[in-house]
Amino acid sequence: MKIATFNINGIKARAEALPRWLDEAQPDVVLLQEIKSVDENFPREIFEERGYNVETHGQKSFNGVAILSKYPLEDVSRGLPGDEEDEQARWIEATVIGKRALRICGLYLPNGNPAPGPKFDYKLAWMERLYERARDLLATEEPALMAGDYNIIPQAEDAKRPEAWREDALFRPESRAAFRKVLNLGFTEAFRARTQGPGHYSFWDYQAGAWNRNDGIRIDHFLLTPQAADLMRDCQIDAAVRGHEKPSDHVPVWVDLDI
DNA sequence: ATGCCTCCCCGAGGGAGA
Repeated sequence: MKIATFNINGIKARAEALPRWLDEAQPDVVLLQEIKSVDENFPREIFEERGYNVETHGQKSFNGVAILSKYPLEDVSRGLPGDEEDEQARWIEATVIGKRALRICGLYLPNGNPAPGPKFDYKLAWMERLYERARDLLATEEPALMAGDYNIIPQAEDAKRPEAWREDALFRPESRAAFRKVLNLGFTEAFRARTQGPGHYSFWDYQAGAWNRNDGIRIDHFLLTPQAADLMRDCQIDAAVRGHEKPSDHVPVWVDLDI
């Protein structure tokens, strides 16, 4: 089962590029972030005519996450637990019914800039809630994963110019520590389990020719429970997608699980 | 790089992103 995560930076803006990528990459399941659309306006037909089940958790203008799946989806849940007041659409989870059941969580973690400040506080508070959900997920001892735009550069090697990100909410010590704290519960960071070394990125800014200079950062991640990690056959970043027509600033990252 | 694009809102130009 090929499962991808992709921050598309607006479903309306990606209404042509996204189906083109689906047709060529043929993922079974896709976790989308930044759909920037309310549920009623999400163009589900584009995906349903390709055989995908569609579940969305949208909001007007900002954020918004969705799941596309060629397999049945059960027990869909919207919103990260832990704060009833949180209005931002950044979390959706469901069970995919393949050979075995797989719990998948799609997330769009807050950016957090400028730091320090209220947006950075919101990011760290959100990550505490993520920690709680992650712990419960591990306790099931079932194959499960949390994937999406984490807005975290885990290590210096995950940025072309780490010094430029030193004070940024994506790379500040507090952000990276909060990410490590989740990882250290016992998750496998899928990409780093298979590929070492610098030069692997999932985001390139639209500005200043960042893509042409390969001035990127790796901020889109898959975290696998041990039961899911045991099933991993592959994990790749579809970097070439950044060079396609009218691209998102992020590219897809995917895992292949034997499930 | 406290922003050189691109997205959203809409129907001007500001907020947000990373």
